[in-house]
Amino acid sequence: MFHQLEKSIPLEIAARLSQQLQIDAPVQVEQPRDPKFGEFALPIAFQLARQMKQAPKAIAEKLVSAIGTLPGVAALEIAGNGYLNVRLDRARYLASLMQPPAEAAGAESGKVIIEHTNINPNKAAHIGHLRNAILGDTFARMLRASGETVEVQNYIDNTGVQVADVVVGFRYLEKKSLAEVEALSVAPRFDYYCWDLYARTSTYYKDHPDSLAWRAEVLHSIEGGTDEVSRLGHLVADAIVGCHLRTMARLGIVYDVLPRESEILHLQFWAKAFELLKERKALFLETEGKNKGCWVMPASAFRDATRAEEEDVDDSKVIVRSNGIVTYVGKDIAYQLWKFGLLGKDFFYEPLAGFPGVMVSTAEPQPASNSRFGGGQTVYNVIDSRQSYLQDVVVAGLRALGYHEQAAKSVHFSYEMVALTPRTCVDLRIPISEEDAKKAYVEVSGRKGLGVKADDLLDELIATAGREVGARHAEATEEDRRMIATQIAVAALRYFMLKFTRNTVIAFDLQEALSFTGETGPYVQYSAVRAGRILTKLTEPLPDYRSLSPAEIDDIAAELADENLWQLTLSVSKLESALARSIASGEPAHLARFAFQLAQSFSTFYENYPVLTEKNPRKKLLLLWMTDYFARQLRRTLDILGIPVPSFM
RNA sequence: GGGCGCGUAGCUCAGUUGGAUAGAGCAUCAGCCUUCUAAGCUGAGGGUCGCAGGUUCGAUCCCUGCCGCGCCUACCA
Repeated sequence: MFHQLEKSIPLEIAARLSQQLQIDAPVQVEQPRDPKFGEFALPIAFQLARQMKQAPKAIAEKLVSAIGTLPGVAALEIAGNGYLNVRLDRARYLASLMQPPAEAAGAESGKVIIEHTNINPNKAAHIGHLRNAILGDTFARMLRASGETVEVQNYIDNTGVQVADVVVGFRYLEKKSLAEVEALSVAPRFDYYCWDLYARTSTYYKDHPDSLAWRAEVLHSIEGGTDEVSRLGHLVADAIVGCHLRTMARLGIVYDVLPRESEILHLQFWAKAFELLKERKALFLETEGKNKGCWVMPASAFRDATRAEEEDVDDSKVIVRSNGIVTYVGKDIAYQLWKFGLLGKDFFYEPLAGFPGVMVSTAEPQPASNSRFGGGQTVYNVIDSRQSYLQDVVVAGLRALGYHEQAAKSVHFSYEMVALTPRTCVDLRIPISEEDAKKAYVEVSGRKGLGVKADDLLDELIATAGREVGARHAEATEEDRRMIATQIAVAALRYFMLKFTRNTVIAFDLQEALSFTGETGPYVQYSAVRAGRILTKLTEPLPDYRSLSPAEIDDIAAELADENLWQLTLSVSKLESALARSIASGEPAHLARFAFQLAQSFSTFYENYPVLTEKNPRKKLLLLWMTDYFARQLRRTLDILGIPVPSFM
């Protein structure tokens, strides 16, 4: 409701200024620093001061008389040195909250595709991957909550170097047969096994550079053939994908479709994209220098063109290597074209065994494959900021093909890495150098096997939450306590990953992440649980506020003369506004912060206004409604953040 | 060298695209459970918004130059 007024009031004022004073200026709206100034502040007089060459205050006076009275607005005041402050009609506002008008169906805009998670299927997921998946999943929920059609894709690089390295480990270091690896792959924690093996293989390469030939050989087999090595690669990748999906499912994160790199290859996606790129002369065959024999994209395509010419260094990007094998970026261009429906090719799809509702790409035509994926109007790629250079190249590919509109709607939803504090490294017995110990944070490394595994972190969070639940609810069943502890752990983890804005490097601190007090997910959950508790304890049924007459609502609204109650009511009604802002800025952190503020507001309400014991019936009607409103808004906000609401805490 | 980003309270971070007296959590200190659950609440202390210029009615925010830090700058991704 607040959001609607936030949009409609400036428009209405702009219309009147245009009509009455022939002033055509965009009317900005702000929230006053001090709530006592009213609900909206308009700095319009300052904007006009220059061109009208008058003092802002004098202008403000003219504006006020020209604007007249506005529906739903109790007063329009001049404050400070020229602010126009809007005070809402509290009774009208309350009526609109208690009896909301039917929502107009949002304009049908095209499908939004969000690609996230995208973990190399060769080892267990770690905290860095969690940031990616939680950001992507939450943003998808935010868009859906605001009425968008969203498709979530998790790209599987099952034919890449990282998978090849684990295959090398199994085949050459451990000399395991396909059958032996198969047995391992169905055992618990296969992803942990591969985590260690991948680190060992990386170390082995370092000590025996000649062994890199194994990687090339395995990579070649995986990309092309159907031999035993290739089957080993698929076995590893498929098993690890299963591990990742199970890990993410613990956090409520699911996917619509898993496009795989193996299908990009077998269905000739790259060949098609290559054709298009060559046709448009977006790529050229380098004939000299370090990139001789490669198909490259000139730097001018994705860098500041004015500079590229004066530099003699060759920083064009290799797309096809001199041995004819395409790079990841090349495949990514093809994939990006497909996402926008521009490639002229599609995958075949089949249900992913063991994961209901999830489809996976396949190269085999399917009898009943009518699932339509891809063809989005806007595409968000949730990828860490270190890959911004490569994302620029991908977008440059679209532009080079003339798809400027799609290039503009191709968003690199970037985020900074998750590093570890030195203290946490010590806690987890992760060896670090003396040099690293002095830094604020230490970067994790999959190749070195350094990092915090997602499942370990979740297990630890659940154990910690379990102790807290046990201390408070000894009477609850073991099963209930376990469930509540899990919900609290999910809240703690999701909120922790969301509270930082995207371009902040998270220095992950275990003790901080394990905290459930202060600005945390569990704090917000606690508010929701308490709000629900009051309603549960209510002996009579909740009044039907929708059927109240205008006079009855006016009567209740008289209680909103209490400034604190009014401010609380206002703050609860700002969810849609916060959601819209959060989407516009591309910062889920803003919605997370709103959730925290909403919970704080509820705590204030809870402390200061005993609901059930309220003697004044009119006031009790308002307090009960507010409790229910708080409960609904807290639940909805948490739902958008992917955080469950426990039945007790 | 070039590109991108960062620098705000002791620590970790917000700051709604240039607006009124710069906020929150943690930590510290002092209080609050016979009352809808204390994972909570109230209060206190804590700031040269990295430095120096500039733009204007107004700058933490925009521009320029410094200083410090991080990431990227592969025929890895």
